[in-house]
Amino acid sequence: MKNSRQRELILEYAGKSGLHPSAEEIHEEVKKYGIALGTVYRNLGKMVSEGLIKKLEGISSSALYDMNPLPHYHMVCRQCGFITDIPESAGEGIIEKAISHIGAEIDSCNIVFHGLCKKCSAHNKKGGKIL
Amino acid sequence: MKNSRQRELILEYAGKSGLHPSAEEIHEEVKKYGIALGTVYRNLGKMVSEGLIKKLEGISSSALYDMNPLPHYHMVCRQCGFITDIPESAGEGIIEKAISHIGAEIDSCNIVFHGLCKKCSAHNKKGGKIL
DNA sequence: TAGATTATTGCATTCTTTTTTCAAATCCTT
DNA sequence: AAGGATTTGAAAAAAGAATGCAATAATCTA
Repeated sequence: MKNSRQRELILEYAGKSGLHPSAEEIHEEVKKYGIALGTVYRNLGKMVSEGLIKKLEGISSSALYDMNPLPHYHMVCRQCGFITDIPESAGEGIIEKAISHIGAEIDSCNIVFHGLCKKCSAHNKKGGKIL
Repeated sequence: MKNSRQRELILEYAGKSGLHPSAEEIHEEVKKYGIALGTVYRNLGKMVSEGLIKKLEGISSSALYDMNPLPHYHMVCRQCGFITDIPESAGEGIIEKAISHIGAEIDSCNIVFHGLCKKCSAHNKKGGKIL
């Protein structure tokens, strides 16, 4: 993969810690440098296929991109939609358990948790609301 | 929700045991009765919003529909793409574990396993190949 | 059961997200 | 700096999904 100013800018924004931006959101940030949406998609696709980043499908209506290619899970806040990373250790033993339940060859899994992010949780308690 | 011949046909095909068809696949089957693709989408959407069926996003590039609205998980075969249901019990304790790991309020999760379905597993062994 | 009422349908269109096309620009090697 | 390979921007196309509308079908009411 050849370097390009565009790819650097895309990585720079997309990689801001904790973010899981969509292609649109990334484009929103980098279009001020004249970077086209197609270029954003192309670069993200290339980075995904080289294992530099990961694509998260099924969380939002559009694909989200995760700058952390190491195994981990996610939690989606049911109130604000924010995505929190969950360490891989939270799923320890799940594969073995599933194998013992169905006797098939399972080698990995993807988990999406649903709950309340810290911010919404704190906010709700402060307001006296329990949702 | 009012009855309709179309919805019955859609349910009938989509509900064939073990299937997790996409809207396109369902339409492919029912269009011989003159049912339009838009009608398939509308009906699926309605059934999902009434909790009769579930929509599976994140497995395929297009949404798949699951006739079993009760909680359970799925395994996608890495060889043939077939989707196998995995009982909810396979994920027992995962929520509690995740909570203890990150201290957030988590109330549900969706798990997609990846592995080999029984058919592919048997086929590979017969052929002497280990993939 | 006739007529009114309401929901659903088919078709075509629209919308959203993603991919592709292609000439021009950029990057890298030498 | 030249040359070939890759990447880009802009626009068009593709793919998946949702929607508006007039016509049709299902249900309700009397």
